[in-house]
Amino acid sequence: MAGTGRSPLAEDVEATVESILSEMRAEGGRVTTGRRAIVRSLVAASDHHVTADDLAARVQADHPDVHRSTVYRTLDSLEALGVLHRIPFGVGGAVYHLVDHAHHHLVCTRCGSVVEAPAGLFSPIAEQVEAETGFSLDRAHVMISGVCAACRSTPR
Amino acid sequence: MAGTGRSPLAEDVEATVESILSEMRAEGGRVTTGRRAIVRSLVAASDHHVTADDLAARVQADHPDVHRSTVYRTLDSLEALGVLHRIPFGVGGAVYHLVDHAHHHLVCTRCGSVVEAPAGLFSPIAEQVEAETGFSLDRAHVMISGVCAACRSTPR
DNA sequence: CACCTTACTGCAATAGAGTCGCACCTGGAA
DNA sequence: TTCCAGGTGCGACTCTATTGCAGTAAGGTG
Repeated sequence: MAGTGRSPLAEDVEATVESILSEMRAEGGRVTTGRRAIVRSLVAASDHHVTADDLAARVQADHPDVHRSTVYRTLDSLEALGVLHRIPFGVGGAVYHLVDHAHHHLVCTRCGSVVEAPAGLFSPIAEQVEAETGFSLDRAHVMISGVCAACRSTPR
Repeated sequence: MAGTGRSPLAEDVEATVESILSEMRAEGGRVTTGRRAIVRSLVAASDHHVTADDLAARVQADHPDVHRSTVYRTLDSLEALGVLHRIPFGVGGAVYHLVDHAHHHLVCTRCGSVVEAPAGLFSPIAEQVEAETGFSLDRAHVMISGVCAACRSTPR
């Protein structure tokens, strides 16, 4: 659609974007140019994690007038809507990804990279933890720290 | 000693403090009044988690001339020494605790509180994850997000 | 005990992530 | 077309944490 050559899945992307926007509208939200651009960038980047800053940069490449705070606010809305997950951790701010791409997050404490682990891995333990501590693990949103393969092979 | 009435374990606290300070000295570090105060506060608070800010406030109650940056730098040194764990997460900055009090951390994504889970809980899974992804979980330093019991009983 | 090296400290400026108030704009229903 | 509530841009601000620099003092040596 009049766009620059995006990935071959451009049509799928647009379909997903519109579906998310419909959800927003259904909840009484409004669909604006900025929101559409933000959601599109999010969907286009669904194969990896993005930071708010990263996302703002992508959006502003096409829409320079979309403000940083708008990105944060839209991200908040999407999270409240339940279609987006925010993974907060200390190094370089939070990263985001759509929930339809659910998995666990292994966050490297050395380089800050996020490795994905198969969802469902922690289900048995989740029950045990919940019984013992009352703490309910979000099974689609587990974040665990450790050291990634790359950093392990590095002396320090 | 000569101090305000601390907990009944004051002697144990002092012993632990001196032991940690000895380690610092053994590594070529120096023991200063500020560092001693910081380590003491850390040991005294070993039954729960403290933030850097929290710790700075405690230290400054007795030693007003100990600067915030000194707290951060000392915390860094202790972490490098391997006697302190830093648990970074998005809400309200990182929290710290001594390694001899090892356990897993369940971080509530709503209120930011940190609940402890028994260490060793994730050992079986750690092996599986390591085999599949090459990611090595730090078994004494696992941080998992979810919703705590208190927040679960809250409507929103 | 005096001396000397250098680790540590206080201070202040700075950086980065995220939030907020406010006035203006606009989506979309009537 | 009109209207109004939700969304936006802007900028100032908060909060956590880091850093450069000059001065201070720990603690080993003679």
